[in-house]
Amino acid sequence: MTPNPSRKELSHDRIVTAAARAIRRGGFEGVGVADIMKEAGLTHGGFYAHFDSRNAMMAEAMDRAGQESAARLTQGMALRKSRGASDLRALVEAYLSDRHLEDIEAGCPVAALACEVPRQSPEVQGAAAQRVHGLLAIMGRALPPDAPADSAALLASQLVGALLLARALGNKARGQALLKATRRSLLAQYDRPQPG
Amino acid sequence: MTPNPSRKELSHDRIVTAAARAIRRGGFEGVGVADIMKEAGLTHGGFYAHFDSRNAMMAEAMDRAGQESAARLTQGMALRKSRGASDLRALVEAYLSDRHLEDIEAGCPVAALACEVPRQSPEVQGAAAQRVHGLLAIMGRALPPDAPADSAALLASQLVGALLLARALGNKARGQALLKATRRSLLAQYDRPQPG
DNA sequence: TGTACATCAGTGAACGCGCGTTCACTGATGTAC
DNA sequence: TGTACATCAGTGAACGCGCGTTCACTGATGTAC
Repeated sequence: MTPNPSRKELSHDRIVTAAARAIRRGGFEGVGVADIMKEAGLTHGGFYAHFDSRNAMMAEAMDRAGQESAARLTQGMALRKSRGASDLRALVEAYLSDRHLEDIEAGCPVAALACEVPRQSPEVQGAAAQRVHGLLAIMGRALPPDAPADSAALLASQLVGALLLARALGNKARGQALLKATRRSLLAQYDRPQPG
Repeated sequence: MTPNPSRKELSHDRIVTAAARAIRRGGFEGVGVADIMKEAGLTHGGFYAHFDSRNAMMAEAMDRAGQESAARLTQGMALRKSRGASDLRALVEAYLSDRHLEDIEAGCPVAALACEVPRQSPEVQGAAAQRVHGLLAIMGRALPPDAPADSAALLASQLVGALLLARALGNKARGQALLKATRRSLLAQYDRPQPG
């Protein structure tokens, strides 16, 4: 945000913050303009002074969600690294944490929304593609420098897929068990020497 | 279906078939009762003679989609095995094929719908959980008998995650590249000896 | 510091539209004799 | 085989509702003098 935000900029920011949570909670199609404005302490009529369309807002919200969740992930990793975990272990344990399983609305927007992306407008799809690349970059930074070129894509798939499956089980205990199993085999796999 | 299907049973079947494609194409919230009935060659008024509610129909459609896509996957694997691929390679290459990337509406319903599941009614969530377990069973059958217990969960995560990320990139060429990268590193990983 | 005025963020009623669901009715199917 | 009737799958109009979007208006903010 601008250093000296105007009243309008502050409102805009509140709307986007509310929307970033709302889309992860309810999906792109699950929450309405009026709900988001209400959550931001405004009425729905003012919406189009801030955005060209609902889609434009969702694209901004997707960006915001990515920033928020990346910050949260970095924080979770830092905590685990301070306790002696490697970069990779910190990433795996933070991303596949029980907290991330449950707290969808503050979590990774790619995991929360990936399967809806192919049905979205070009602007939202663009924002989503950025988020996927952001995720790949985070993976790359956590992997050892000598890891094979494609490792980041595989690791991202593993993490996102495991979180999605755990959530899709629709049962907290089973979801946590699946996460735990995935953490175990994932870390075991990366502890073995990487090929050429 | 029943051996001697009545007219109504035939209609029911056409509706569920249409719905199984529709939900994968448009998401649970993306297609309406009227659209599905039209696709089945009927008018929307007759819908509630077949289902208690829209949700009940979606649960049936989820089941059907799972059956269809499992059959298609088995077929794809058989083709690859007939050309000399191992069970595991056949699975990875069939699931992460360019065709599966694009043909969402005939593909794996877990990949198409996973992130919408936490927002669905209990009946739909139940059907979705069944699909996840079905997927895990397929993984288990393709893995070597001495694979560690948690391998199926990890493999399912890898496959579903990769397909979702590739689709979320919103760009065919980039999606295919990500799939290819994932197939490569995945197969390389499983070619190495498994730990204890 | 105080007054007059222009700007502008936000309000709330209204719009058209599509949705899930209901229901009185139609016309075809199939049974009884 | 033919007729009369009951059953039942499917039709299409109608309902209430919530949504995205528009717009005339209000009241607060801030500038000019």
